[in-house]
Amino acid sequence: MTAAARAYHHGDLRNAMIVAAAELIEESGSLGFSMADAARRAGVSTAAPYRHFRDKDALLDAVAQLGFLGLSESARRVRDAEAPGSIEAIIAIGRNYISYVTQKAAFYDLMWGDIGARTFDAEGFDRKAAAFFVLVETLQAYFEKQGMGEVDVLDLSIKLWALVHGFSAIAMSGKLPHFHPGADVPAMMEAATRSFLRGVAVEQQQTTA
Amino acid sequence: MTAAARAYHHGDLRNAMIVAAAELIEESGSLGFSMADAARRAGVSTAAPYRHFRDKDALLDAVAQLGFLGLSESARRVRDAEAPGSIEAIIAIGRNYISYVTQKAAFYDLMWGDIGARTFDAEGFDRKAAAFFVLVETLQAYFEKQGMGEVDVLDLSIKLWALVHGFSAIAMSGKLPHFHPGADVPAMMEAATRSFLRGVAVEQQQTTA
DNA sequence: ACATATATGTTAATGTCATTCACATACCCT
DNA sequence: AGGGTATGTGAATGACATTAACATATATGT
Repeated sequence: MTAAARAYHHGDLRNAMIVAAAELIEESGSLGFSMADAARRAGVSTAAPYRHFRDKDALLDAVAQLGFLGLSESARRVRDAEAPGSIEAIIAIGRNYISYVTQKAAFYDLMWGDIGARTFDAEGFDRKAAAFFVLVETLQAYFEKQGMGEVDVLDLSIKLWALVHGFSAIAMSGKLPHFHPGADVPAMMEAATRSFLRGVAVEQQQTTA
Repeated sequence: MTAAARAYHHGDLRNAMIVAAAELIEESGSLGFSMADAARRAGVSTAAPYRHFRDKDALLDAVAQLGFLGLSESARRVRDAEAPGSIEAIIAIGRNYISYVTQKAAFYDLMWGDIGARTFDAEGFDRKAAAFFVLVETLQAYFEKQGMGEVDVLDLSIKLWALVHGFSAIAMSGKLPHFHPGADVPAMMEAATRSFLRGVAVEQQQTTA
């Protein structure tokens, strides 16, 4: 490829746009994001991106895909750093979730906002839901080790997901200091997770007894 | 006021704009909402609303205020329909939260999105946080009735808030059926709340014993 | 090699929006 | 009545999303 060729044909505009969009959203939030800005950052005309993305939402969806991928990969990583079947493995996934969406605030909106929801179709399901299944596996291992193989792991996974997600939302909204100055969100999530699992264990004992 | 007067001076444009905005957001979501649309619905020029709202965000914030007000009022109402100090009163608040934000999806984004967070200043705190304090009161009554007056009610309120909010977010995203077809979100929230409170009670017994 | 189809860019529209400015009209107080 | 203030209007401005018509590079088949 000649220099002139590179000047005209970008060569990898699709990825360049995703990177530019991710950067811009990281800097200024997903609300004010504009296709034109991203195109400028990628060094192309404002019309060029439309060769690669149907519209703005399609680009944002691609950025969200990156977010889902990073989330599931980091979940697996922190989980595998703990003892298999330990409660610490479960908590590590929760801490990672909070830290991931808090630091990558940009992705959060995309994952949970209108766009994320709208594009959550059967096709992209596996990629987007991968992180959830890491949690399911981990809970499964935990309950088996506890001799509680008969619990409904999927049901409990959703409940824990809700709990952790709720803490993330609260942390991200920035509202918590108003209610509880000096609150430590990850620590509260960990304590709540332990309380919840303890309650589940007690209920399970009562059922089988 | 003459008919001509009414034709020129709207008379109550501020409120009319809030209503129009709420309706439009109800119909088409907060993402595509435009000031111009709301002005058209209110029957005025696109510039008129700027006499009453600094900018679009100020209007959306006013709409969000309505949402917070409705939430705390309904929370109090459903709570008062249950026996004071009962676990059912706590659960009623949770069910109301889920149902409120699910049905008024419009408000949800405003309350939890960028706009809601940005405008959550000290000044409007009491109005916006009223619903949370209904929960705190209710938990306080519950633990006193349980003879557990020494628990940290504020801490537990935030944990329950996170749990309920997480279920709401999951319910609203529309993703749950992908993971758990036929799942009943309020029922799961109720079960999770009971498990959590049971775990807290057990931990409390162990501490004091 | 070469011609040509295809992919990927550009520039120049169009229509919408948020916001502001200069101007017009109604309301209120004395 | 008359002047000040509140609230509207219409016309600008500048950004944006998206599309259309056109240009150039790349790939492919002969």
